[in-house]
Amino acid sequence: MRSMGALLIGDLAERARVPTATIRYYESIGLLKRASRASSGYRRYSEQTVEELRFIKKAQALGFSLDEVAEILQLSRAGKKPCAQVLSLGHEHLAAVDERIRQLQAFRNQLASELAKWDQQQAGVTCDGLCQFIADAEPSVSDVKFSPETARRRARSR
Amino acid sequence: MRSMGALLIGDLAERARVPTATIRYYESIGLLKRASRASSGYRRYSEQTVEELRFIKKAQALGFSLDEVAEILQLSRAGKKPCAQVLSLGHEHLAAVDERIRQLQAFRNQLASELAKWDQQQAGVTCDGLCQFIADAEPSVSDVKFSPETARRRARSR
DNA sequence: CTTGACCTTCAAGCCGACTTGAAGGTGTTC
DNA sequence: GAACACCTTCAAGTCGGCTTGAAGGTCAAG
Repeated sequence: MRSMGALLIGDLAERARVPTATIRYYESIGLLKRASRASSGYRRYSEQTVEELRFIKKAQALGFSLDEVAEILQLSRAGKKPCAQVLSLGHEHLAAVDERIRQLQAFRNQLASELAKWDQQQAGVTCDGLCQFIADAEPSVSDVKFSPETARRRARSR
Repeated sequence: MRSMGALLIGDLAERARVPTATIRYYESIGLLKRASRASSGYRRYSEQTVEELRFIKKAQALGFSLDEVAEILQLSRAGKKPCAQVLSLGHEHLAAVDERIRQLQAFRNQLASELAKWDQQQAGVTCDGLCQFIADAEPSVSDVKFSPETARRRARSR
């Protein structure tokens, strides 16, 4: 008989819709704090962890890296008044997100205008050698980087 | 004395602004065809390869994966006409990017409004347990997935 | 004839966020 | 007491797109 609110990892997984392996992984990288154990060695969780996992998923879904989420969670758990730091982290991230949106939009416009050009010419296209569409793309496209990884790393390196 | 137009890998790298290691890598994955060799074993390239590399960088900058670029190049070399495919691939990418921008903007707005709330309350906030910022986020966020990887895989799996 | 810049190959490492697998312990039910 | 689902740990694999390193060959200049 399970005492009230004591979830096994599988229950937690089901509640939060996250694979058990992922939960252990999160613990291993310090994202979740070490779970208390039953005498069997099984991890025991409370509803609070369900909430934490849901938060993690939210933050992730919105583009935060696990490192960033970890930072926020650390601060939150530190109890005292991490709020100021959370706040500044939030502002920092807002700036990063704005920058990322700006980049993506630049990329989008490039792509859209290339596509518009392509759509018009579509009639008499002969593709000998390289595809004309891409070959004819404005040289400036190469300057605009469409790279999620780059954006993430740039965000992290700040 | 170098015969006309015969570039060494370093020259090609400089011309196309791509590291030599990357050029070899591209050859290794079949993106570039195997270069002819001098008696020394050195790879020899022509201007055409400079063009191909520039093509690759453009396509990449337009959001195509190397696999997709490879596919396009294969078709081109086979004498077929990849343009229609490129076109549809391009539209697909555009849609994906638009979606991502939309999601990011939704997040930005949410983050901004959470931050605004936070900035106001600054005084009496007690961060017991989870940070308010965490707890207060709208549940709907977790439904929308912002995941560059997902987008890429979606593109690849088609 | 040596220096040093270039080239060669193959192997392994890196990033983030997991996933998978092997080998074994636990706990409930028939 | 056996079946079976669940739990444990640790190691290694995955993905894309490179980068880095080691160990060695080539070649023009001084």
